[in-house]
Amino acid sequence: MNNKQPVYLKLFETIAHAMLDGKYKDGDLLPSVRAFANEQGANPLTVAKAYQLFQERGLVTVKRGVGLFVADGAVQKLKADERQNFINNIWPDIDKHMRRIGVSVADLVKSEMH
Amino acid sequence: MNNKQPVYLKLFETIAHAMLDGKYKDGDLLPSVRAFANEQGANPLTVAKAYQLFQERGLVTVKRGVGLFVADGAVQKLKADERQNFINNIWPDIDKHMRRIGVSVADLVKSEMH
DNA sequence: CCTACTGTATTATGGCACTGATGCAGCATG
DNA sequence: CATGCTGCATCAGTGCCATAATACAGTAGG
Repeated sequence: MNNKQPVYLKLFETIAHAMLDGKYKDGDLLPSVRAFANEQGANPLTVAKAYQLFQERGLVTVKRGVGLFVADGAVQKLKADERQNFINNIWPDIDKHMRRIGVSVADLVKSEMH
Repeated sequence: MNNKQPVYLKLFETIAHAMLDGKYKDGDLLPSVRAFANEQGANPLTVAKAYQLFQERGLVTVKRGVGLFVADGAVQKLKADERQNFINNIWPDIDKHMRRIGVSVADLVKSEMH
């Protein structure tokens, strides 16, 4: 599987999932770099690199010396962006792969029923 | 996207797709390491590394000095393995992600209609 | 037999991404 | 102002990947 995913991307996903699941809302203070690093058993710089991805996407506002806060409308924006990316970029490839190996959507719906 | 995929894995996929699409059938001779390398603009050893993956999965039989042949039942086996892997390992993660970002299967079927 | 083609093993090298240790800069609080 | 927290920049180490130059082993065909 894709278990070789870099740590900083895993951390990014962890935070993103928390935001999408409603654990962090707009204006909330995210865990500090060191605190989150200690909690996850990772290096502070690796966490910082993950947080930097949120900055580049305008999802957090940085208050140096204080911490990182979830930006206004960030949760909704994140969700919308992920939807766009999934539908336009990810799903087409999945669809191609499914056709190739002979798996239909109906098969998948069926496999969820147990 | 996952465009950073190593070359040898891309080559593996290229061959696998060709097999699944019926371009190479059981008993067929695969392109030689050097020929395929030249055709794809890759290094012969990188191609060899890709071919080695097929060996490890028992999908090709090696005739040293002659070439690599698609093993008996390899195409069907490959397809079955890919189906298994997709349904058991890949799809559950996709499903989780879809639920998180609020995308349903119905949305995707609709997006294919244009 | 000899040539030309197969796959493969060896070793070395450069590049790149990930990770890690240290130190510095900014802010809040008592 | 001093302490302790923030984020962040710089530098070095590590491992995987790709490439390269050879060299070797096996086979088919003239």
